[in-house]
Amino acid sequence: MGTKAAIAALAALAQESRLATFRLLVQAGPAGMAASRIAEALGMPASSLSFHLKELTHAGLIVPRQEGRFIIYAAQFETMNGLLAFLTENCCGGNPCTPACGFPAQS
Amino acid sequence: MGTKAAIAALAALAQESRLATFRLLVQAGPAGMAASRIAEALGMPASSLSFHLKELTHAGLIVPRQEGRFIIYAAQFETMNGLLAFLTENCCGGNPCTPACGFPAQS
DNA sequence: GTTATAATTCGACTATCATGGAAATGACAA
DNA sequence: TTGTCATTTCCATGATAGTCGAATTATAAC
Repeated sequence: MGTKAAIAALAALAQESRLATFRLLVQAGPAGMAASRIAEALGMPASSLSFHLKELTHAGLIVPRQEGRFIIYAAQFETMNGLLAFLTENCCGGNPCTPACGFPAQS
Repeated sequence: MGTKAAIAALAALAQESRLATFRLLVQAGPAGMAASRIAEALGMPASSLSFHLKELTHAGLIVPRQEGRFIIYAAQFETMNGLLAFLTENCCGGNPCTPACGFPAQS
């Protein structure tokens, strides 16, 4: 993951409605949820949700698939893992970390 | 970490200058860097950097300490780890994940 | 076709953020 | 206390983001 993609992902998550949406989809797992069910669960207008779903999709954090006349959104776990790796990259200049750091070892 | 804190941290990181600053400090490790050195390394005006340092500090991602007439900023690794944990919380509703998820087990 | 429902786009509005020069504050040395 | 350098605050500006009702497009059932 590059800087641009990381910023897109972070910006997508840095918003109350979108973070709630994403976390809902993380909990839903690969099965995902239809847009209407997400709107219902979070109590937000369809148009607002649609706006946020687009942002999350554009950032690669979720993926839509058509199923009948529903569109099901599911979390894209690879992107999330890429982001986590990016944020902890090159911790402490590559030197052995003090316990204060404690990031997991890099791949 | 709660939702509010997570959003503050994500918003702080979702900006080119701040992300660059934070990553620089992650690489610098606990030793940290003076504001002037960061400004020099990233080639940005002191006033702009100061604005961004305040945001990162307010989000708890970095911590300042005075050293002579310098102010040294260092990454706050616990906050970062808290954020990572928050984002992967309750993955797949707590059920055993498919390989597609692959988040580390929760503490 | 016609109708009902799912979802997105449009439009207008408000609010917040990023930028950087100039001035103010803080810390130390002489 | 005077001067210098590090850092922050203040201010004006332009740009971007979030909200939600109304209109539009898409999909499927009848």
